[in-house]
Amino acid sequence: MTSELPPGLHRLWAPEQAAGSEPRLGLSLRRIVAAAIELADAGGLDAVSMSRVAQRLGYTTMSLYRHVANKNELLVHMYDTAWQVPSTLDDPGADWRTGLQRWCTAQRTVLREHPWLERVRVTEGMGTPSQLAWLDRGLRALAGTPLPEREKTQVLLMLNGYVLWGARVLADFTQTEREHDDTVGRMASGYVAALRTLADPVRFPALRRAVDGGAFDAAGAGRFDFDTDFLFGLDRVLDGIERLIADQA
Amino acid sequence: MTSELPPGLHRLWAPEQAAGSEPRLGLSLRRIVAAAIELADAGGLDAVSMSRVAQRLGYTTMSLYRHVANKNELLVHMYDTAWQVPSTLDDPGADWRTGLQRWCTAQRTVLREHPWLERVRVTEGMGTPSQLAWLDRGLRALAGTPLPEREKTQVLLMLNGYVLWGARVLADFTQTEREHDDTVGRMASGYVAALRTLADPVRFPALRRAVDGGAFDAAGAGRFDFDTDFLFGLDRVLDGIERLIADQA
DNA sequence: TACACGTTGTGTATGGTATACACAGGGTAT
DNA sequence: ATACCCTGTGTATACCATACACAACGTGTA
Repeated sequence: MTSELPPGLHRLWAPEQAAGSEPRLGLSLRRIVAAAIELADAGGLDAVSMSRVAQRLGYTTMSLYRHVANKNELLVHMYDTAWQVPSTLDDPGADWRTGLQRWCTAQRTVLREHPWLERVRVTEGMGTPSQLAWLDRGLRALAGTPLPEREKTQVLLMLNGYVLWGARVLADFTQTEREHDDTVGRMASGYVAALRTLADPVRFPALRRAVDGGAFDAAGAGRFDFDTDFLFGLDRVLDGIERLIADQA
Repeated sequence: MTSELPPGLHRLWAPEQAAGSEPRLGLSLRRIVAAAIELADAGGLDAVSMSRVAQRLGYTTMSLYRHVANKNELLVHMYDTAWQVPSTLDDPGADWRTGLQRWCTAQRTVLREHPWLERVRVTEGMGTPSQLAWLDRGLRALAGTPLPEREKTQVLLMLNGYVLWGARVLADFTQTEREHDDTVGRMASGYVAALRTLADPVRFPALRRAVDGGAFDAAGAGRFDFDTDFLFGLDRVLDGIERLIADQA
């Protein structure tokens, strides 16, 4: 049965049946993963190297390979450990729309704690316990709708993608700001200032109109407001889903 | 005026006024960028290293640094060169919805030729000529709508994110398949097979229902159909935008 | 008690990456 | 003729993942 799982998945589902086998001292997969997550939370995924993880634990680089086949396996375990459904996501009697809204913002909350999660290849997460838990929670939110199961999963994948892309954008911005030692608002206003001079009315007439129409005034003044934009876009997507559900009924 | 642009942008906008300054032989920025793009198209962004680019051109690694400040600058130039608005995107008299539909599918077409574009940090593309061109084209499609300029850009950013996320997913899958020497459909069916055994009815009741309801039958049979899913999701997002426009009027 | 073996951690070596820096050759301007 | 700049080269540094041989130690068996 479960013996024909893809290789990486085995070790992720195993600890559930063989719990409490944590050695009292020495290295262990869990300790390695915890140290790697701490490094990633503090300095991004690039801060996670085998030598740095080992150093933080007081061991040598190669010692990690006694507990992890390679760095990618470590990454998958980091992913599954950090990408947990928070216990606050317990809302039995909500309508599908607020359910999905909470589902998305809960994901966004986790991604704010672990921004590096967005950088893990989507294929690595497939079939992990955390992934299945999120999927199940989303499906529960849609349980009362007349959508066929196939479309429910499509909707959830779309929403998950929307959240992850938002995390990607946020991570790229903070990373760039970190590299340039920038005050938070500087990059935004610098970009808008450049935009104002570059928006040639002949070559980019519509863009010129947008600039003059104040499309970038808020960003030009200070910081991009990612949270507001996130919720705005989410409402649009949810409107689209609402239409799908309405047409189905 | 343009002298207060961010440093990297200068060299991107310069060639427009100083064109035809291509040296007859020897290295040049354009040649380096072209070689790097060829490498990236063939083997992904990881295939682009300074030494490999130089080797392909018949020069030494360090010679590139006479024309490019660092690898990131090369990346930005690759981005702007590859991320061009195709000439086929010329539709004067279309309504906003088909205009945006074509805008998105045109982006998807470019991303299929250069899948690595999705991996470039979004902040690197800000203010590049290609970026402004895409933005202008999107704004033209929305020109006839009553949306305020600010919301037009939000809508375009959201759609662009949707397309890029789709490219990300596609790239992750093809990359994983390449690593595993997998036949295209194998990974999909393997994942679904695992899902069937892992969807515990107690822990994941909604997921169990989805599996039994045939939500994953298509994927389990063979390959994920990314194009169909892409268009399905796009229609949902466009429905949401339609609602926004309708409420505005 | 003695010995073999498996587990776990270490040290070294290989080949890859970006890039800092000193140098060399050739063309051009003075 | 000389000075200088532009372009390309070679070397060195500091990372990175990881293959491989070895050592220490605990445990089961003879």
